[in-house]
Amino acid sequence: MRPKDEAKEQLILDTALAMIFRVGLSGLKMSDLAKEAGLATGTVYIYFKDKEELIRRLYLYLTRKSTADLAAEIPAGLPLKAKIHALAYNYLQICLQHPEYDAFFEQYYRSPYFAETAEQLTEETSLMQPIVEVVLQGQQEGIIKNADPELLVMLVCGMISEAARQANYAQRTVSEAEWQTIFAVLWDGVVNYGL
Amino acid sequence: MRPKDEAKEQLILDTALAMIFRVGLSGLKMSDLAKEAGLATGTVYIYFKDKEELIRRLYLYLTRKSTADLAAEIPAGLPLKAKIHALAYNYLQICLQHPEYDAFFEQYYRSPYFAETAEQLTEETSLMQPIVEVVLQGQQEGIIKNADPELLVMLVCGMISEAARQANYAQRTVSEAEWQTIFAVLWDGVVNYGL
Amino acid sequence: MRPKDEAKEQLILDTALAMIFRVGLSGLKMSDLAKEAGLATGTVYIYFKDKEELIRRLYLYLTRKSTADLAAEIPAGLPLKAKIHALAYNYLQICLQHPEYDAFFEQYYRSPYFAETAEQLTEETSLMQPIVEVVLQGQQEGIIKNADPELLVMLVCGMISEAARQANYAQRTVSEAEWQTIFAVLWDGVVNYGL
Amino acid sequence: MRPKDEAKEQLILDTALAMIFRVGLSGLKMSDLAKEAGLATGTVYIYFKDKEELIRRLYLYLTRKSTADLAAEIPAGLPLKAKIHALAYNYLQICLQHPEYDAFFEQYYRSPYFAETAEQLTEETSLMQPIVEVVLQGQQEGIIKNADPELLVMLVCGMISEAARQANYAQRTVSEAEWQTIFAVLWDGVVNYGL
DNA sequence: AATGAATGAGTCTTCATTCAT
DNA sequence: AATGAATGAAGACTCATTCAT
Repeated sequence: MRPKDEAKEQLILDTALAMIFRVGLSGLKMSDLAKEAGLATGTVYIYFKDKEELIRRLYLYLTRKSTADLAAEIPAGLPLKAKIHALAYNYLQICLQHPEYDAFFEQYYRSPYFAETAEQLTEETSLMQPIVEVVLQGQQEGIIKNADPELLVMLVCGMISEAARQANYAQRTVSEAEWQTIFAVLWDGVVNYGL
Repeated sequence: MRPKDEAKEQLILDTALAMIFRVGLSGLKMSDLAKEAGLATGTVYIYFKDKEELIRRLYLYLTRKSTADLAAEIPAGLPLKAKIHALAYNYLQICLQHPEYDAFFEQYYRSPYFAETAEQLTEETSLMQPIVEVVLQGQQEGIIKNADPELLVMLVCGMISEAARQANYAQRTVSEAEWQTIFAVLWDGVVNYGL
Repeated sequence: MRPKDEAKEQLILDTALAMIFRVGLSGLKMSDLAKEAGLATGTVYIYFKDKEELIRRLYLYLTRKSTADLAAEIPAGLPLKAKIHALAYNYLQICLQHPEYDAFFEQYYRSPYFAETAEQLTEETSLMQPIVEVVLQGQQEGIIKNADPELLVMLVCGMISEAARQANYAQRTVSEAEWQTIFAVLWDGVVNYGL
Repeated sequence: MRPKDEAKEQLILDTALAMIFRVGLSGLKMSDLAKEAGLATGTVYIYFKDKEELIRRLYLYLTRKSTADLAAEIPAGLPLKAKIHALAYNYLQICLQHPEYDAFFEQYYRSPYFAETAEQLTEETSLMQPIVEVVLQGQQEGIIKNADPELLVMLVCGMISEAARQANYAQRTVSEAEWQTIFAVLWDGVVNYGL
């Protein structure tokens, strides 16, 4: 007998993500998913109890994946501005290269599948933690505005993800010139000019 | 069929919007909608050909409504900074007070109902037009960064809507202090410090 | 609009009963039931929330119906032996003419649908009540054995229903001669010969 | 495929019987059965071609087993009344101690698995043969009513099995006093009082 | 125009059976 | 022979839409 294939579970999750990006969360049909993954319908149910569990596991998987993607790139010994530049650029690239992530999260939060548990909340908060650290450092150095670090991060993320989202909607990418503007706005916005 | 009762059509749209905020776009059932609006199922079909038309009309209605909400408040003779402050504050309030708008748009764009037509795009672009005008003015005065005005507006809107969205998720509002921070960041970000 | 038809509910129950007799409780398919009743599948779900409710309502309906069938025939002023003869004969006829009842009850009790509630139990006990009364009368007259009346009734019913069941299995009826034997056995069995 | 392991086949049959008593014939799932028997699903299919054959073999097995159980106890040299008493008591005990038998048979006869073949009919008739012999003997001695012996046996079995069934439903047993009543009724019923 | 019962195509899910190991 | 993952046909149930009143 074939052993319960670890890769098959991953295949199902990845296929589901790709399909949700195309047809929407509510447009995802279990039988279509199976077909696109090259499996029989019933096989999906071996790995996931039902559609709800599939969606929830996909959420957890993506949450962890994004955290990892971001954390992996935190540059250590750079000066603050370069560090933030790297982080912001990295975040933009993730948003651009993985529009499925954003698409999924947006739909998940508005869907009946989403029943926010404490555990999940915790996990999500930690996603931004490494970045908040950098902001705190900047505040101690007197470079960054003296405001709630989480709020500052939120604003910056809002800018970047909005820019990426619009680019994705329009099937474009973000040009070098645009990135210059984006970084100028976020840096000037965040920096302490009140000296 | 031209509906006799204009108010009934409005009632259906408003009820649909409220329900979509609660149960999601895919959770909206025509029979539930009718019941909640105090009508029979068939009656909804007198005013709207099918669910798709209902959703599309709701989209158009909301697009116009947000434009109006924003435009209504454009202060004429104020100095630039005060004008932008007023516009931004107004936008934040709309985002906070009408989370249903955001919820609907987010879901609509990802849904099968959304097939971007030229007409719709045009309409949407115009939504931001009055604000873009203000930015152009600021650039002519040399106060605002010399970059694509649409991009600047997009970044600012991204910040504000992200802040409002997080507040709404957490069932909070945005405090005065937070607003101070938000405006400081957006103003500093947008202003031309490169002189 | 058509009013929610009372007769349609009855039609569904009767069709279900007939089909269960033919194909068994587990062989009953909601879509087949609808087709045989001349309805669309969804229509069945207007009258019955799900298959479980359908089965439970059928059970209640049959319980009441059998009670009524039996009670309707209780002969008032006859002498005891004639009364019991009439009751027993009546019971045999019901068993013979409505093998579906027995078939349904047998299957229901063994099925997952059956979760014995107090209310249902009460109702069922009352089914035998009128007959128990007659036995009590016979005991007071010293004619019938001095034993638990419910047990006596149970034994008699066991005989009769077994005879009817075998006849039905074999697609026969019960001949006059057989009935003579059956009644002789039950009467002799029940009568107080210990004098 | 001739099974190597005779005991495994028996294990499957016994497990199936126990499960059918618990979850019903239609509630029996091949994978559950395998799990409960401590086997893999596929293994069951080595011993039984499909579910239908499993059920049919279970039926044959039980038919033989009940016959054996009953026959084993036929007391040889006793006087007629004692013989019948022993047989009836034995039958009651079987019904009480093996409610699974009754449960299975009831469900089997009503199920799609049951397609009455001649072979099966023959086998079943023979089940009652030894008892019918005793009745014939009683009739020759003039003690037992002069009626169709099979009918008489059927009536007696109906009484006893009904009493046992009710006791089992109620999770009770049959008390000594109740047995006295049962035997009195069946004996008086069967005996030739017409002298 | 209004009603809500009726319709049936479309989905999710189960489970008997097969088959690669 | 034994295993249990894989299969997919079949069945319960939903819900957008229609239509008789």
